Amino acid sequence: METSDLKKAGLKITLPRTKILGLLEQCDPRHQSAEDIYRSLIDAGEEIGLATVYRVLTQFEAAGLVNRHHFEGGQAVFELNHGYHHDHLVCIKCGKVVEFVDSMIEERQRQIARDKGFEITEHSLIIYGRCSDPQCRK
Amino acid sequence: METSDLKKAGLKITLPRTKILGLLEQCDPRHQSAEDIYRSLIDAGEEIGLATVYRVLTQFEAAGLVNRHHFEGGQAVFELNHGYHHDHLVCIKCGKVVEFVDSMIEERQRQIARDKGFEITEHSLIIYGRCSDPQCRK
DNA sequence: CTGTTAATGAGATTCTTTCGCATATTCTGA
DNA sequence: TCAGAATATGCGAAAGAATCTCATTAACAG
Repeated sequence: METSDLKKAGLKITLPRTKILGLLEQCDPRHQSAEDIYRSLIDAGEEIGLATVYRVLTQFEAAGLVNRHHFEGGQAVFELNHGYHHDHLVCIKCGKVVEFVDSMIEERQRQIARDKGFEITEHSLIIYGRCSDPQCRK
Repeated sequence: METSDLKKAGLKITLPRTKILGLLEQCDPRHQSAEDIYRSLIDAGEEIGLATVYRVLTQFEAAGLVNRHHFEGGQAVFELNHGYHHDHLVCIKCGKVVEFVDSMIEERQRQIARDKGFEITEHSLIIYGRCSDPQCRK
């Protein structure tokens, strides 16, 4: 992901946008809430407003640079768009997120939409459960 | 769905609970928000508080009488639990909701969770699109 | 460099949902 | 049937997430 992608999206290359993009790239937790990003930047001594973080993320989403997901837990999370569509497995204990793609599920979805007379625009498949960590299994 | 189900759930049979259950049963729009339910009851001349509607729906959910879904659009929607699990197709234009079940998708999900070491607790699959209504297609 | 245009930060605001508490209702068992 | 204990209710306040307003600041084209 480059700052040139911002230009392509018709967005000026500003400090807040660069910083947020940078944070999203060093994807340790690949899925972060606006609040998470805001906190990270504040803790790193940056001067930024929460409203700006929300604004920028929304613009990034509109530009297709970022995806927004509503997992359980109130806040939306954002992840850098790395090109290919995928769904999510979310651990209800530790919050770990695993991405997956399954062409059979994708195909069945198209089939179902066709059967019901729907023209798909998007979909959201989230599987919740406990991950393999022993801490999450009791 | 019977008031006796309330008893089984350890809930007293009160007027608000009966009214809300009644509204959920005459499922014209099977999926209603707490606000929708509140409005319907107020418009019908009932005396009820919005907080009560939320409280009751949350209790119904805990008792397994009702399912809560977070479709796009801010408010959660609730539907009477009619026994079998299903997923949803939602029209982004008119809001129409169609339920579906697909055993192949269900099976693939179990398989994926197994592969990734997850123990599924639940899942949410929502397909968004335009329904067959001409109004929704332009 | 400088002017125009777009972006930012701070706080106020909206919207959904939950909480706290005084009052009212249900239900148990006498 | 009725009184008392236990629960539920309604109201307003409050919390939490996201958006809006607007005066100030920063970006970039020329």
